[in-house]
Formats: sequence, structure tokens, C-alpha cells
Amino acid sequence: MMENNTSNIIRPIIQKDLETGKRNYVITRFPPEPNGYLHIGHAMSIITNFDLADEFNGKTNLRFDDTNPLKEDVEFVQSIKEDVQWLGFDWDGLFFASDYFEEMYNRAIILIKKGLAYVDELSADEIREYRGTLTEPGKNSPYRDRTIEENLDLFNRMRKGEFENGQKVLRAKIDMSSSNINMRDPVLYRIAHTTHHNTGDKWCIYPMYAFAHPIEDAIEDVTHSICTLEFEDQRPLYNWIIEQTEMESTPQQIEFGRLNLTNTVMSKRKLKQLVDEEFVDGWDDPRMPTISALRRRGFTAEAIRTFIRELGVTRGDGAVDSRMLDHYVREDLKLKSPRTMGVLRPLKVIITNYPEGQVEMLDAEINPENPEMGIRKIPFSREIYVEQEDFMENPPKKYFRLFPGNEVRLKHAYFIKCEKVIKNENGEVIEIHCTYDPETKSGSGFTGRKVKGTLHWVDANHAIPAEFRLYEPLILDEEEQQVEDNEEDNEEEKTFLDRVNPNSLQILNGYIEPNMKEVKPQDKFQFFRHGYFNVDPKHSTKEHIVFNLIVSLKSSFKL
RNA sequence: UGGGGAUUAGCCAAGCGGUAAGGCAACGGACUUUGACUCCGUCAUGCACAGGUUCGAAUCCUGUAUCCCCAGCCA
Repeated sequence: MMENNTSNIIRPIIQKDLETGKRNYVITRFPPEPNGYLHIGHAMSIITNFDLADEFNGKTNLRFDDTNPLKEDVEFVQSIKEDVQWLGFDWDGLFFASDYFEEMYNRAIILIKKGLAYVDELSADEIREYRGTLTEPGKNSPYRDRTIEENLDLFNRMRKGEFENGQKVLRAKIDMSSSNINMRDPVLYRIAHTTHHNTGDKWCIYPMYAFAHPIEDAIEDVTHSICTLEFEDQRPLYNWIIEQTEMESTPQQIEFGRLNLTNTVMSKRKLKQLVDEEFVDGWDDPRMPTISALRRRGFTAEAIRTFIRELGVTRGDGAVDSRMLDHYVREDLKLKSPRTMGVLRPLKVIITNYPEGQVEMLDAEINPENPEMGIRKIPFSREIYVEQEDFMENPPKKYFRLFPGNEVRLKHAYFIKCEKVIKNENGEVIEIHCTYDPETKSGSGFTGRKVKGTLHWVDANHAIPAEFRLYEPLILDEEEQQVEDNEEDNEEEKTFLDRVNPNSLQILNGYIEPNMKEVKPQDKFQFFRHGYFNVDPKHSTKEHIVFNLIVSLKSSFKL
């Protein structure tokens, strides 16, 4: 049970059901189809279902809605389970829709016997034609009025495999002129001679979602069947199935608005396209919105949960600013992650008055906002690396980093003053010569003078190389894109692929503190003045450490 | 244009007839050994629009507009 004062349109419904005695307990379910990877939109459904059940001491099942063997695979069953657990949830029951196929078949028989379902022989194209359009009613199939006996026989023979794919379907007999197209004799069963990941070749007829889902819910005694808005039109059919198949349990379908985020896409089709057309490296490419990608990027389950809970459950269908998610990640990592220094674009600095060969070990807080994390030791000597962008030969006003004649603080070390700039034959700055003031050592209590800037750095002789992968939004929103390429104005043919950010990944090779040698996959750090990074679980090795940028630090500095 | 939804700030979102919460973003300022964090301040005389009811309307009524979903043997 948790405190939760955020908006939730479902909570009061459950509350009322409990108060009025309509329900004595709560059972929800998360019902993914195992045909792909879960994304953050699914996280919203997971969190909503588990939280609501939790709040009312109920239960939540994980049920795989595996009624279409053409698209499903056991591979996805495993990844979905992992993702749900990683998000921090334990399901009560673990079920498969395919476990209920026999029961569903029997319920279909009930429908046939009541004269409420029939075997149709129209082709898929014909069924579409007969269905009518949004504004015109449909018309009855010529096979609609077969006898019950004939339907029973045909349906049985469908099951036995006597017909080819597409040759026959079982349809509900409802109303071909209904203004709700879902009620125009929806297909209940289709023939698919395909091996099912769970039931093998036992079945060659498979129930459609509209028929299967309400029965699955009823079998599990789900009380509140929570789904997204696009299923709202199906609610009358959902209730019709429950009632006419004479299920003893009566789940209630409740819809909420799905989560959309700016700067990304959420549909499985589009995500697949990004993978297939190699805009990204795979479903867990850190730029993707899948749970596995978010995890690999370094987002924490805690941050995702907080983000989703703060959003609330509503019927709106807008797109949430992805920076809101960034905010909750920073908030979560702020106290948890060790601070460290890493130079992404190295520029060598020689401290000319520091004794050659001397090395001193400096004390550095691991997390100044969480002192319990202790201190670490970092080496300091005559040659160090600083960030290229922390030096400018001709700085603008308000630039308080390194420039000729200026003094800055090296974090945890000394003040240094820029004395000389060394360039190569192309005029590029390759080295800076500085002097340090021994009086200004960090922790010495020196108050003689102040400097405006504090730089991070690493000791050039002890630093270890590391790879940094910086990410930007995968998809640019309309306005951002116009800034990117105001040349192209062809309004038509603009797909989301045209909005893929060409700079979404940048790989840098820099240096990190020597005490970072033993980092492990998924370790998270805040690199001073850069942001939060995660050790990539896929590509990082002991010899070649790879960091993924989770989210950068905010910055009010503008050149 | 048949049916179903939605519409409160740049974004998300409270509000349920008594005079517009909160978060994100943005922008000022203070502090600062992270240009971070933290703190302080600014940010809707107005709730898609137009009428109406009322002492009083984001909330009730009427009409209009815009956006989303539905015509898979997908879920």
C-alpha cells in the first residue's frame, strides 16, 4: 500500500465498487501479447495495474495474450517477464491465454447453440465488403442463417483441420447494421495451420482478441480489466461475450489514455522499422524507448515508476515532454550515484612549476550530497587532461574557465593559472601550460582569493581510457526539425523516419580516474559537470570500458 | 460524414456551482570547490469558441470548432 495523491480515473471506480459491495476484492492483470519487446508505454500499464491492485490489497496476474501464433514467440515471453520484474513487480498468477483454448472452444459452442454464432464462408475480402462502412450499414452474410446443427458440425470440422486457412471463420451473430462496427458480426475464430509456441500443433483454429480477452479475464476472475482508450468501442462486445458465453465472473473493462512521449515513437511497427532499417542497433539500443533499452541506457526502475506515477492515469491523449522523465532520473541518481571525473575531449595541461615525477593522492568526496558514501583517492601530478571546451583563447564575457592569464580551481586539487598556449602547425591548441599555487590545495582552508570556475580533470599519467556514448533524442519533433533543415519543405511524404535525429549518437574517447578500473556493467556514476552515465552491459569490457550517457546535468551556461 | 472519446499555461495535470493546486520546461535572482544541487521569485482577469441559466459558471444547459480512435480472418 502506498500513498498516492496523483490523478487516477480508475481508483474512484474501484473504491466505489468496494464500498457498494459490487466487489469484495480486486484482481487486475497485465496482458501483453508476446510478439515484441515491452516499451515505456507498457510500463504505464504495468504500473497502473499493479499499483491499483496493491492499493486495495488485490492481486495482479501476468497473462500472455497468445492467441495469434503467426506473430508470437517464446523468446518474447522471457523478455517480458524480465522487464516486468526489473520494473519491480511480482505477479500473482502467471497465465497464458493458450491455456484456456479448450474452455474458449466450449464457450463458442454455447454461443452456437444459442444461435448467436455461425460459421461463415465468405472470403476476407467479402467480409469486408459486407461489413459496410463508417457511414453505411453492413449486410448479412448469406451463411448467417445456417442451422445450429450445421454450425456445430462445421465448427467441429474447423477444429479438426478439415479446412484451409481463410476458408471459414466463426462469427458472432449480433447486428450488421450497428453503428458500432465492432458489433457487425465480429469474427470469433479463424483457421491458422501454424505451430503455436505453447500448444504446438494441437490447434488449427485460434480465437480472436475480442472473443478471447473477455473470457480470459472472466476465467481469472479479473474484476477490473484495464486497457487503453482505443478499446472503448469494444466494450459493448466485451460485455456481450461475457454475458452470452455465460461466464460466471463479470469483469469490468475500464479504459485510460495511453502514454505518449515527445522525441520518440511508441508503436511496435515504427520501433521495428527503426531496428530493421538500422537506424538503431537493435531493440535494446539505448536510444529506444523499450524497457530493455532504457535499462541499458541506465534509467532506473525507480525513476520510471516515479515518472509514471506522477503522470497519473487519465483519459487524455497528449504527449508528455520527455524531459520530465529526465528530471526523475536525475532526482533518483542524485543521491545514489558516486561522483567521478572523466574528460571526454582531452586537452593536455602541463603544470610547469609542479615537480616532475611527483604524484600526490588527493581526497575526494564520493558524493558531496551524500557524505556517507565516503571518500576516494585520486592521483595528481604534473600532467593532466582537462576538457577542450574548458579552454578558450579568446573567451567571451562571463566565461570563467581557462584562458590566458586566468586562474581556475581544479576540483579537489589546486588553483592553476594559464600561462602559455601551445599550438600545432595548423594553429590548433594542443597543450596548455599552467602554474599552480601550492597554497590553494583543496581542503587546506585557503581563502586568500576566489576563482569563478572549477574544472574537472584527470591525471594524464594514471588515467585510463574509456569510451563515452552520448545520446540525443532519436526523433526530432516538428519545430526542432525545421531548425535542423529549413531547406526541405516538401510537406508530403514526411514520415517519422524523416525526423530521425542524425546526431542521436556521438562516440567519444576520453579518460577516467584510475580508481574506475573495476567498474561493472550497469554501474552508474555522475561524471562531474557532464551528467549521469551507465556502464554499458553489452559492449563494455575490462579492457575497454564503455559508458552510456543516461542524462546530462542541466546547465544554465550559454556561450 | 455513422459511432466512441478528448479539449484547463509550451507540456502533463488538479478542479465536480463560491471566484484557477501541483509537477516538468522556461525565465530572473541568491548560494556554490559541479555554470549542477538547493533556495527565492516570475509564468492562465482566465479554462477550445459562442450563447444561455444563476447573486455567482472551468464546473449546469444549448450550439459550434478542433483533435484522437473504429471499416484486420492484429491485439
